[in-house]
Amino acid sequence: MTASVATRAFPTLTEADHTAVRVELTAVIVAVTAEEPRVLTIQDSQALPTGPFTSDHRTLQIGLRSWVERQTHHPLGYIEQLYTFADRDRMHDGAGERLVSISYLGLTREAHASGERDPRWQTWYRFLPWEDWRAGAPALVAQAIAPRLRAWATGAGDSAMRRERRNRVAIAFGLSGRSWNEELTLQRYELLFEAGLVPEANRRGPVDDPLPGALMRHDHRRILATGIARLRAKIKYRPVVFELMPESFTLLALQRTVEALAGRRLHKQNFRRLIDQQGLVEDTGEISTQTGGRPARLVRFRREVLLERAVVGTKLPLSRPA
Amino acid sequence: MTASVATRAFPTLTEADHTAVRVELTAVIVAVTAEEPRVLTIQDSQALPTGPFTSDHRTLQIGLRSWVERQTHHPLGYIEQLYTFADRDRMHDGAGERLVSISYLGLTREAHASGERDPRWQTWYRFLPWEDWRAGAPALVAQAIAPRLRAWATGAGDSAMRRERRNRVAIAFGLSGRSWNEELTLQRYELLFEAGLVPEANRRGPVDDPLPGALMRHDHRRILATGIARLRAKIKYRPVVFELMPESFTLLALQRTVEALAGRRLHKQNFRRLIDQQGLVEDTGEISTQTGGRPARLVRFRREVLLERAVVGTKLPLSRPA
DNA sequence: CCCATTAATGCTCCGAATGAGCATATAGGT
DNA sequence: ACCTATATGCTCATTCGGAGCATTAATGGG
Repeated sequence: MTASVATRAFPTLTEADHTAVRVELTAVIVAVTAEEPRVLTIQDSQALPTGPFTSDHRTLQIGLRSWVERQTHHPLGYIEQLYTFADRDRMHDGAGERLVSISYLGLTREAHASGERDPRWQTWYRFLPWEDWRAGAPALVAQAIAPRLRAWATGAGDSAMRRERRNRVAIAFGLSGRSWNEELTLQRYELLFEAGLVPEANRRGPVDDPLPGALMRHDHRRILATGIARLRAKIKYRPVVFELMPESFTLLALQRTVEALAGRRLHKQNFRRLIDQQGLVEDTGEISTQTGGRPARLVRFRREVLLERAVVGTKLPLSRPA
Repeated sequence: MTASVATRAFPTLTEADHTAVRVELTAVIVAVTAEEPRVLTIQDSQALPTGPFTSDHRTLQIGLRSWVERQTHHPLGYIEQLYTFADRDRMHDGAGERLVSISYLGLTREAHASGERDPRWQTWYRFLPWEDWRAGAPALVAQAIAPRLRAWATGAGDSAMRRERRNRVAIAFGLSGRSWNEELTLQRYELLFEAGLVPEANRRGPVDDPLPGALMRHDHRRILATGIARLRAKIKYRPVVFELMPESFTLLALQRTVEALAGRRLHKQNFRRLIDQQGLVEDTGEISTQTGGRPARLVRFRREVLLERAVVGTKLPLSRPA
């Protein structure tokens, strides 16, 4: 062994040779309205809200929270750091300065958005249409994505890589008898990127016949995919859905909200059983007749559970592929 | 509503008002040797390997990987971004410049470390001794931590806060009849920090009678706790343990490695059942007589499973509190 | 050689969690 | 009085995970 890890890999802590880089914050702010998962966008729906890293607050999280709450007058119930991107691909100019982007996921309830930068709430499936399986498998997957990804896999150099690609495609999109896994949103996006099926993949000139799905600038679709994946995983073991609900709601409304996020249907009775067992909600005593059929109880979230437990298992009773 | 989220919260994307900040990388590099989980440290075991962000590689991850591999000649099987810290508390000087630290978790096998910055492998329980429950509940928890945290909880202002603190303490440390949850490493550290039981909590002067546990500079103990928590969660659903194992090994050796990381004992038969069911290993045909009793089969990791599945459930058959 | 010790392995039991689906209850509309 | 749509209660079968008994196969001493 000629050199140690620490000697060269991590030169010197105190040396002042840190390259100056620009740091920005990018937020994936989510609400669910009318059974649709929505995300706050700016610039003609082509970008996620982004700002320079110049918070005067003690922590990033506190700063982001107070920002949003001051502006929307809605408490941002939940904030979580997503990922920090610092790839060279993210550079806008050809200069040596690099851009670091720290992304956050925030949950809130939709409020009217207006202002100079054209803020708008958009259904997130507008950007990633293949992610919505609530009405069954989208035709888009079978008709456009699957054949083109198979072609991409078959076009690989050696047979080992062909096999690997076919495997990744099958897993990510639930092909070859596998079932759809809604949590693989990021893997799916990255696969489409790698296969050159999304325009972002090619910096020079347009991609031929790109897939449906509205574009965003820079790597904001990737950041959105990261946020969706994280949220879809999180709702299964932490009671974060309630941050998206009004004070009181029916169990069906709660289920529809989860379904909107997960992009798939749930088994109603089992969903209720789970919510009951966990003691996540309590009766308000009121009843809603807005549902069309038998009136539903209105319930509210029992905030106490946040104290009572460590990791609450709000596991989803997902239906088997219909 | 007077202003939108986007208008003020995220001023202008193209404005050149990004504050210049320093960005550094901090690595939690883990190996398991002689049934002990070890972490690579520098500076007399008082810091994690840290370097400026000046990679000439395309991505942070690729850069970190090639760094470590070039130096150790061991493949870093697994690398994952942990968290980005940018709190004002992290500033070293009083100036306006802020420090952003992007932390990574890396898994490898231990190699000899030597060099100027005094690299050493250290048992991670040296820094967080209350995290090792392999020999049952550490006396430290019952004798020092529990009473002092209870006192801290009781000393809170109003009764609501007292109740909340008591709850957090009970959950994090498995008190009041609750069971120990090894994944809450970060919450435990943060609780001790908040209660002022670790010296890092107080920047002015020493804390009275700090808990046992070696210190690290800056917030490196927090970063280590973040890494441990992430790893303890990850081994349950992804086959990452194998990155820490030699080519061939016995099932008991594998179990001891998992136990070292999780800080608790597992049920042997159920552990084997799980590994079998998942098809994670295959026989090498060889046998080890080094174990003292009946000779054990030597097995190797079936790398194919990484391709075969999306999220492999390497769930741990954890024993109930003995 | 017999026996105690130490592991490796094979199996069984049980209870909790989960996926599915039947049956009944209660509204509004025709 | 039906029909439709939703709410809600319950049962059933399967799977999974926690525990523990029993057996097998090596080593080291008497």
